[in-house]
Amino acid sequence: MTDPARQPRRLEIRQQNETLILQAAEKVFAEAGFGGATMQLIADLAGLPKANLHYYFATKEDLYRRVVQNIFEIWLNAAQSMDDAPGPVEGIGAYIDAKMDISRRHPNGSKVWASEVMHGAPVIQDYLETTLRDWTTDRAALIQRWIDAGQMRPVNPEHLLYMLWATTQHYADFGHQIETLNGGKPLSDAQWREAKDQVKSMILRGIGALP
Amino acid sequence: MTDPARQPRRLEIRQQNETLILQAAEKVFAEAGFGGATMQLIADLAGLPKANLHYYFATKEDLYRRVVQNIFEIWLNAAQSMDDAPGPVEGIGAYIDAKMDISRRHPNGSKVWASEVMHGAPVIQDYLETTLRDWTTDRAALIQRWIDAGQMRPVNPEHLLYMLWATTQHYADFGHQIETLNGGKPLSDAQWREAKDQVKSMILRGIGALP
DNA sequence: TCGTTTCCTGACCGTATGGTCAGACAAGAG
DNA sequence: CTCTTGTCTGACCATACGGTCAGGAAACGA
Repeated sequence: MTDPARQPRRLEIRQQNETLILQAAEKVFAEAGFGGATMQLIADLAGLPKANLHYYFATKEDLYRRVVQNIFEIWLNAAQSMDDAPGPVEGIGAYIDAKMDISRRHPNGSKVWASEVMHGAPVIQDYLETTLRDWTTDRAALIQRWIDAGQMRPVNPEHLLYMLWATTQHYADFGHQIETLNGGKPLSDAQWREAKDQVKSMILRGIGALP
Repeated sequence: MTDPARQPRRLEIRQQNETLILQAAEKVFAEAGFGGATMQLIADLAGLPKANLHYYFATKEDLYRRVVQNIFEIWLNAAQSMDDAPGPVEGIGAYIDAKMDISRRHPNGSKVWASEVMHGAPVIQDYLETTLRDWTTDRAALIQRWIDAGQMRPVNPEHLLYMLWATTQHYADFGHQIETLNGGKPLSDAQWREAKDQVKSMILRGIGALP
């Protein structure tokens, strides 16, 4: 007969349930915050008994940490779109594209991250001080090289990065506000395309990479 | 003798305690979120017994609503810097100045607002649909007039507003991340000035209001 | 001074929450 | 089949939370 799952049954169950829980947790943490989220709510959304959650994740904080790490990794991967680019138009353009896509596809992850940072990064402070700091230093150097090569105006690379993060993540974190101002409807495909174009156009011209 | 308080004693006490509680509440809500904040924590920070808080504010949600309304009004007032400006350089420049100053002086209020919107605006949805929507429509029209007058490039006014909000508020909402990337130290006066200049420069050039 | 209103607070209550645990059950190994 | 290991869960517990309340203290008006 068919053999849809090549893995051993146990591993399959484990992975499936962990994913189920993580997805539910991301949504609940995004909508209620860490303090407002309850294990019962996450359990109900995942369709599992609460005790089962504690079998896979010892504490609420463990579960939360995993959710935060997930979105952070997604962002780090997207950042590679910036490298290997011949100049700011392609590099920063691609980065904006990638981050806007993530804002659309993972709005909850973005919100959880924002919430975590706003509360002083109690559980991912070490990531900020190591991975993120290194990443930022490297990209700032990359931008500086573009500046030195005359491919864009001399701007402060760090503040440019802040602007990139702020603008792209705003479409996820403040999606509800944008939706309300959009007549209560989520942005359509065309509107998302326009948002991307507008952001890219304004920023790339703002740094003198486009005429 | 001296008469430091001209008001009747009762009114004075009331105002003083309400302010004390609101300040403490803003900080605790910003640092812990609505769900993570406790009346006991707010009471301790305000130096009052918990029961006293419930004498002035019936419920936790009432207190929270007042905190959110406060920052919203501060922002609305700042927005007037945009009107009566002859063009985008002065208008948007002044708006950025004002919003950056608020980000520096009221970071907690900004965080509470961000948190509220991220969670779907459960208590200020009506503000979004009335006051904020009207405000946005008016300013979008103002920007459109500048575009029609050839004072800036034709951009989508709404997305420009989003970028202004995102970029300026980022310095408050993600202040902890910025501080960490700044070597663990808060931005100095000079750094805040540079941040303002960079934001203004990039955005005003991005919309073609500056060469 | 006396009565009234406002302010204040320790003690208390019902509820909801994160987490535990004993034991049932299923999967794999031999 | 048997034993071991991993998976599952209802019932339970201690704690912490938002909110209440009776009654005392202070301010005020007459």
